[in-house]
Amino acid sequence: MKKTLAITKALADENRLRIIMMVKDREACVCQIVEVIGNAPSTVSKHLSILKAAGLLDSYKQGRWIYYHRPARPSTAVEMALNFVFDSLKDSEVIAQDRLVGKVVCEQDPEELTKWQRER
Amino acid sequence: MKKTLAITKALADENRLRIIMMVKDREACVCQIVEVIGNAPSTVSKHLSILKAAGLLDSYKQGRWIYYHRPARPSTAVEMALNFVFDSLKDSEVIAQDRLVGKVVCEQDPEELTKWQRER
DNA sequence: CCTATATTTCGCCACATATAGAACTATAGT
DNA sequence: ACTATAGTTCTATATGTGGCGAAATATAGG
Repeated sequence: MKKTLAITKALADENRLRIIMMVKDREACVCQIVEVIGNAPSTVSKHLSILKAAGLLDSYKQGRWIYYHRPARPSTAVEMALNFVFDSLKDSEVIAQDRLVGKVVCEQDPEELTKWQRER
Repeated sequence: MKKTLAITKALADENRLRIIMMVKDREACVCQIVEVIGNAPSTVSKHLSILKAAGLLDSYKQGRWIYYHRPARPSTAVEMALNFVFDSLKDSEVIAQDRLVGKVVCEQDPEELTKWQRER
């Protein structure tokens, strides 16, 4: 029950669903996710830790950047939950918009992106 | 996104997951669900309305009693969500306990059960 | 029509949680 | 070693949500 609830509670937030969809087909570092979601870095970081604790996301560190991505070997429960989210949101307007922004943001070097973020 | 969030928020509560599992294989009226979950009738009623609004449960009225059950024709999203819950909780200890109590409670007439509930 | 009662709705309270900003940690580059 | 900085953790706050009891609603049975 505890693991199941960790998953369902993690999914019960719009911004966390957006993050899941954002890293469905490509990894992204925190600064890129921040740019798409539009929350403060501390808020996005909290969302990411909740998603990771539930097993819905995985991450690795590369220099100063931490990349988040779909778990390589998800549990059956996580896999079913993710498939539900992917299918349920495949035609969402919000997600479509995020895809457009995400495409631009994720094609940039984190180096360039953070530089631009600081200058604002 | 709105429909998806209605589903995920509805699933993000232990007692609502218990209710979903309770009516997985048989319908139950509110007084029977109250007996198994252990909340006040008003609380259970709220849970049921949230689950029904998300499409995760359906109901019909029979006299003074209202029976809740799995939706007969769920949307794809609802079906995937329910399958995730069913699979994820199939070995849960809490759910196993509920099954035992539920078996006893649901074999009684609501008439008998409510009489007994009032006398407490 | 009146009473009893199963369920829902309303009003309220306690607790959980999403959010931002400040402080902290760890890493790269000089 | 020092500085800059990406990301996390901590602190505070505002909103959301689960819970109960009381009032309202609707139905059965006389």
